[in-house]
Amino acid sequence: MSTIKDIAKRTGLSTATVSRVLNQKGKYTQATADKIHQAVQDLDYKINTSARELVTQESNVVMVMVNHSATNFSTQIMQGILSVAQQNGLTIMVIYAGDDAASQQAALDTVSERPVRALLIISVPFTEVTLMQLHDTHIPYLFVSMAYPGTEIPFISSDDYQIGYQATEYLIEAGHTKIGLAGIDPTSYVGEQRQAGYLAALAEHELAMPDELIHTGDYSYATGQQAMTAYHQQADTPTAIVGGSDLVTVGLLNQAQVLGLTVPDDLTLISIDGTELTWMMHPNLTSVTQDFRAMGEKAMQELLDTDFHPNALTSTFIDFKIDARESTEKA
Amino acid sequence: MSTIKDIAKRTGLSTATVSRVLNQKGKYTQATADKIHQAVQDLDYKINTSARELVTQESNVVMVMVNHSATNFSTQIMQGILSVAQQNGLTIMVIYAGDDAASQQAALDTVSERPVRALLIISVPFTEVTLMQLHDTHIPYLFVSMAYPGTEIPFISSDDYQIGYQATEYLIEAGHTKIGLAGIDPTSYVGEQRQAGYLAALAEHELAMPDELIHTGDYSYATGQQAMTAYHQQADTPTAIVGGSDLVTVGLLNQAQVLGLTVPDDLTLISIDGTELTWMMHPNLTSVTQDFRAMGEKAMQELLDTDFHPNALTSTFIDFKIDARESTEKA
DNA sequence: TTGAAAGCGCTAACAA
DNA sequence: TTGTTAGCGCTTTCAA
Repeated sequence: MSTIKDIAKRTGLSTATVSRVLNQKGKYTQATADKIHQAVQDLDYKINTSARELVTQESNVVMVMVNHSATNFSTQIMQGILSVAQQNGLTIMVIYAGDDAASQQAALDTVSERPVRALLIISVPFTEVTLMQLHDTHIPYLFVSMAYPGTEIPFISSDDYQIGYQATEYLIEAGHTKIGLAGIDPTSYVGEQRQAGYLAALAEHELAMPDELIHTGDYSYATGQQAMTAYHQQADTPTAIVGGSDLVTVGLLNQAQVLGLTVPDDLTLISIDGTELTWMMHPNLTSVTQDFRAMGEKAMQELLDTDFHPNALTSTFIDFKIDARESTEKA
Repeated sequence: MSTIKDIAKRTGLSTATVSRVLNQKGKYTQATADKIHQAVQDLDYKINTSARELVTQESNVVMVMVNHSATNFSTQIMQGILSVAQQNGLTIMVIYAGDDAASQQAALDTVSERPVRALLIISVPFTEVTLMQLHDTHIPYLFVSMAYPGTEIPFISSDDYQIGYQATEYLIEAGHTKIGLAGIDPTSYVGEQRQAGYLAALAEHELAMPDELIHTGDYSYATGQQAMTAYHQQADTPTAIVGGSDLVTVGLLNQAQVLGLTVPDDLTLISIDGTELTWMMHPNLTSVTQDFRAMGEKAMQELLDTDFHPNALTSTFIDFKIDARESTEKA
């Protein structure tokens, strides 16, 4: 591996000048620049990032912390992040963490061992303790696809309250009065918000909200199936259900069919997420569609726009839309 | 940020001793170790990775190059990679590349700028030129989920020839004689292999193989739909089709239903991949199921087992299995 | 516009 | 068992 010294030697210049030209800093003539670039070609010179990071104490690395149980939508978020990062010469490092403090701390330690530019956190539910530790690293960070309401912690996410609210509102406007909510985890931020939105919509229309209209879960397919079975067995069966995720809604749909129910004739379904699943199913699933890629892009762009100044970071809700499909069509 | 010097000062020891203890190299007493660990705690010392990498010229970073158009299965491969990496104290960096030489070269340049331990390449079709450049970096590399048959290039992947062969064989054994193959890209390694396996199975049973039994594509849902429409319009319609991916097969299935065909009564379908899609559809799709997570795990494990020695790297086919589901059930 | 030289934090001979 | 010291490749004053 050739170094800056080799370039200096070959061109008869000093390492300082080589460094200046390579970083386009300070003054130099076009002639020297040309000579240096030529030598770089000839020697196939590659910068030693470790050395540069050591002296400058900074890097072009953005770390992304992803939840262990990454789902298909985090892929989309990652794609958004990576495309903007790549366009701006930033390198992405990925590190996994779970819901527990220990794994989050371990991840934070790894992050602290390098001069990372910023940290993007996708769906990792930091606890109060790890949140403090995160703060203490002094690394600019941004939560993606989740948020800490009532705090100053910056995030890029959908407005999950509005998602819950509008999904429910959509069903109410279609004439439903007994509306279920299935598969969300009410202890997670996202679930809590969606549920709050759902309840607000019901309250606004003075609709009854018996406990049994809500069957919580973990956003999984199995959760959807179980919820459907439970709804079917209970006295007061809803005529429409908000599925907490696409997987949940597919679980609801399939289990409904097992139970002999037809969608949308016997049961109306609206899903939250709007991944490709929604239009591959029969019937197609109406969904509150989130723009996950935009979330990733916006997150990176926000870092870039604020030049990685932590205090300048602004929280943003990414727009979602409702895609009407067959699962809510009037019979 | 405290450094090794601060630790030395605080403990009254030298930086060399601190380094030894921290890296568990050389000799030292338990007492000094304790003192040092205490100081590390007190000062919240974090190693400066850049400095270490600069002097050792090596790191614990494994780079993963992923195709731009990452699909859901690369998520599973990544999960496998990350879990093994994390268990062994390795950090993963991700970089995207496409099918073109330019993007691959750019990615390789980025890789060359750090002392990475190894490079894992998921579904990025290197050209002859970029393959040479890859070789010239002298970084240990391993292709995942693809291969270069007839070369020494190491890979971890399914045996796509066998996948094509056995999927077809499965349909032949079920009594089919007119079997289609849809949605694969025959110019890709994976597609070429699957097609070769498919053709071999047909040939072995002396079945006719008119061109119109094969409708190529790009493994996408749309490709499946288009293929189905084409099959339906032609004189010699197959009674069974091998879908080149889960998405293709779902496209085939949905389009078949649009065309008034019932699966499996009018048409038998077998899918390649076996992601969750296969059991969420109605009817469930029989599939040749690949173990993508195992692929990722094995790839990392192989690097570990060979201690990152490029020449010791061995290629492995990961087992796949056939999951019989409704789409191939006898009527 | 260019060069000399110091130093980033760490590791690894070599010496004690 | 521990310390001294040189140096990894780069950037950045300061001086020329």
